[in-house]
Amino acid sequence: MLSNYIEKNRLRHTPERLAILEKVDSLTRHFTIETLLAALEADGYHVSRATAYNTIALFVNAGIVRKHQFSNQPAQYEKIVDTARGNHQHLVCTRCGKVKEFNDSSLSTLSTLISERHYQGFAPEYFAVYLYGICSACRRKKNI
Amino acid sequence: MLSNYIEKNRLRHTPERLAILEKVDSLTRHFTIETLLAALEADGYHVSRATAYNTIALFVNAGIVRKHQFSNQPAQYEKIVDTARGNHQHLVCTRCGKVKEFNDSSLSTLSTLISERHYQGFAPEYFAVYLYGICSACRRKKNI
DNA sequence: CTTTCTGCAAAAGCTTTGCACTCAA
DNA sequence: TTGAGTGCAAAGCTTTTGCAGAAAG
Repeated sequence: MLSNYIEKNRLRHTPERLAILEKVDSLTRHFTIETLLAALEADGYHVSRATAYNTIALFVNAGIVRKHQFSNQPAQYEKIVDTARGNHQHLVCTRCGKVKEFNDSSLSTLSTLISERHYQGFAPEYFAVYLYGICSACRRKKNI
Repeated sequence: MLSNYIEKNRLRHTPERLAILEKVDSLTRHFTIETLLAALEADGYHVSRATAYNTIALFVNAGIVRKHQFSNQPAQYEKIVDTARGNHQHLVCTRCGKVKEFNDSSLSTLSTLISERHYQGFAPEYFAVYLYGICSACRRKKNI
């Protein structure tokens, strides 16, 4: 919850933070700072790039949003829906860069298991699984 | 193998490609373009940035090197040691950004299994597992 | 000889930063 | 009132690109 986080860290409630929170919440797919700004702009609500970056970073720290970065594309974000921070499985298209979530129960049970182990003094916090390949759309297009 | 790839694609054997190949092969840890260039420079061998980027991209396509990108740090690379392209498990420190390989057999067997499935028309090629947390060094330093 | 590769420097693209102004508390 | 937050533009960094010259085949 954002309010919790804001109060715990003695930050401020601002209209920008609220507007961005609502917009993020309404987005069902992955988004970038650019698409987020465009979506806000489409609502006639202007937010500066700096604020967008700041706010999304804040959301990432608050556990509201997750950040992905593939190759050197712009960072992609998604709101976190599942309760646990882990349990986070993605299909990444190596051709067009699109990211989709998927869930394979055998993976999610294993991931919780693994997270509890320690490797060479490494203290795991969360777990990410990426399955790279060609998405259905790109497969239809055959060779780009 | 590089020679195979070069001949198959009608590319050229150049001293730069050979030098970079040897250097990559000698590096046991993950590296960036910058550390790679520095390492070559330390040997008194100068390669331009453009060539380094080109060559490493070529190596990635040839399956010699794997690329990682976390947050917006510079891309990290590693030579591929295991035969299969998948089976690729990493510990990523959320504090210092360091990446370490690890292997958990239960994971590797599962990953091969998963890679054979299809999800929503998505054709998996390889599999990556990232375990995020705090590395032992950062844990010793406590709070940065 | 032809065509690919290299090197340099400039350009591009995403993200961060500096600074003055605004506004939440 | 005061310090955190915002906006703008400039700066920063990694990576890519354009082009001329070098050299592999």
